[in-house]
Amino acid sequence: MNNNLEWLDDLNAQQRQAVVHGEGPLLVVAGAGSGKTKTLAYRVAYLISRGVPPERILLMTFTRRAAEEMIKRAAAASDRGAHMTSRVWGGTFHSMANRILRMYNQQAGLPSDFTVMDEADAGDLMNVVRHELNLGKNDKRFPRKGTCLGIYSRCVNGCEMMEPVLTRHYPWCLEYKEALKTLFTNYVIRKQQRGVLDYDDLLLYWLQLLNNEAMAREIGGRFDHVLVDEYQDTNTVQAGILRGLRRFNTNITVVGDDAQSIYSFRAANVRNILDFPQQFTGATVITLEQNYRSVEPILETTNRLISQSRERFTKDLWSARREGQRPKIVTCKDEAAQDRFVVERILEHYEEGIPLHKQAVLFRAGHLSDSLEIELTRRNISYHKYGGLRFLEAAHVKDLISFLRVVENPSDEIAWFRVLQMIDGIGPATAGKIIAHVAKAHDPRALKTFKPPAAAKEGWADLGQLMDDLVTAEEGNPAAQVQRIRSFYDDRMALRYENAQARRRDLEHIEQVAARYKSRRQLLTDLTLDPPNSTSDIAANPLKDEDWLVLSTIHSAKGCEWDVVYVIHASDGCLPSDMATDNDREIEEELRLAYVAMTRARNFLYVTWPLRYYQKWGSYTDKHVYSQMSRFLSDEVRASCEMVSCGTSGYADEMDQRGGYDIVEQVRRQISSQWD
DNA sequence: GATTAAGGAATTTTT
DNA sequence: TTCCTTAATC
Repeated sequence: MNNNLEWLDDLNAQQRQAVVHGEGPLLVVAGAGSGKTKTLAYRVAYLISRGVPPERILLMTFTRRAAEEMIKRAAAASDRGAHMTSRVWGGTFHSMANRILRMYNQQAGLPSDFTVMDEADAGDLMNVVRHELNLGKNDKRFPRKGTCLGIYSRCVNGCEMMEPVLTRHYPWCLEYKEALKTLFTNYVIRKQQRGVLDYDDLLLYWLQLLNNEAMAREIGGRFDHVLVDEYQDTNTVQAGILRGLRRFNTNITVVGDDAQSIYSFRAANVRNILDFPQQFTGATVITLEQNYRSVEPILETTNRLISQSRERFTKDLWSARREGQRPKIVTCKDEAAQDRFVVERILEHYEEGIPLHKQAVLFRAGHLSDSLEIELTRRNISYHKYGGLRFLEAAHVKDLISFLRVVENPSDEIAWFRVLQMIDGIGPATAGKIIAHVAKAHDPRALKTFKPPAAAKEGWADLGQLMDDLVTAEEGNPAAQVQRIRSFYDDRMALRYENAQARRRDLEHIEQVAARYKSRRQLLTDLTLDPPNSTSDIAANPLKDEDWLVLSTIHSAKGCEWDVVYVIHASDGCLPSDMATDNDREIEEELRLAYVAMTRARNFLYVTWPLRYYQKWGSYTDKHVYSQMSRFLSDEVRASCEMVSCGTSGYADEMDQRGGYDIVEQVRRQISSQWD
């Protein structure tokens, strides 16, 4: 045991108190930039140094990257090596659920080779069931697959009945309540038949296991300590899992900030963190209020911003970093001016010595960076984009993965469907028959005993051969299997889709990723549960030391920080998003989102918005629209910032400088917009 | 039963 | 606009 605790000296009093907390529940309310990651990492290191076996520590975070980062810091903090910390159980709720369910699949009533569907697959399966039940056949207004899945997911994750969920979030679907119930019942049965789980099932099965006392004793008994990061973004099922895990041992540490709760669309419930002291009696509550990240003027602005929130539980943060420039709110003539402003500032800061990867551009929705990306490419500035449309959603990538999935779980019908559609002469109807046949045998080689339609003769033999090869392939070498699949698929892919060259590169990337794995199952699990969230994550690392700018959705920026942050499209309609202004609760969450974005900045913060922007599908024809500054940039917030304009001219410019353009400019805009 | 053409709807954030 | 569903044709 290591009794030298000098390494705890670089913590402040509250952080230290949290780190050395003994037995029993602990809630750490950690404001933005208050050293939350550090505290949690040090606590892990501390527990290990006190003799807790690392494999008896469960550390749950929001992303796998966050877990890895924390474990790395834990190893660096103490003199305990990585060989100790790497034994910690660390990852997302979903990946931990997967791990547990692989161990206790029998008790959970799951086949040992169950596969996990991503959201798109779940939607497809929902659609299959929907059609089989003839729902929406004579009624075009029956909710679409995405909506159905959304309703289902909200009920499951929020542990709520249909009625309140429909009333609150989907009032236009209320009349379909009974039909939806039937649909969901059949959807659940179908998943069980096929041995597939959706994301929600991972949590749900885990929770159900824990509801059994013996299992709660068994699973909870594996862990001496449970630690949870970003607790404000957990949902009711996750809170239930934690209660189940801690029925016979109350060592639990949760860390979070109610002001940064931004996942209610995934049924996250702020009440989890607010009610923690009631849920876990005798909980110690520690608040971290010193901000180490941002300079004082930025903190002043973000404090003013969040003070507009109705319900607020944490206190104002303070910073010892007194120097620094005030945030700039930049009114741009149009999107092009915004792009130009941002790029010029990026290059200026770069010249001053701030590398690109210490600068980030943040936005509400993935597509809001489209025009900036074109500008960056034109100017040869390399960037990584996080969030938005993801790599695994691309059709060709899904195709490739489907091959692996049918070998892993021959009953996985959604995967089979994709695979079979690639053969000319096989359509939905034949595919359905084949799937029933193969699922019955639970062996992909059963293709051989199915008599294909004459039109499909050609591809059929090839596919059969492929399945043979994959089933007999070397188990520990998924990269070889991917290569074999590509020999079958590459040409078909090229015939099917545009952009074959770029897509082929993606497939090569997957092969490289596969090379890092020793089992197909693990590869598949990681691809669905911890998907690479930037295309560049996938690439091997030849360009590792190259510098790149970060572009990210605000959601994906959670937990990160940069020297310079640009929040773009800070106009009403984008932030808050038009899609989320139906009620006060949604608007509050958008405000917290703006707060998360702006608190990512260490030294420089720019908030920009274009007066006019292009609305692509607003009304059939492309059209630009005049917008207004985000309602969150109130008088108080603006008073703490420097107001700048870019590309505007004349009268509007002058009014901008005085911060009083609103009325005049609005009238002018209204009048001219009529003729646009 | 597969393929293609025409018509209709929608538009965020992510494990 | 694009994506997705449905209806008509092969």
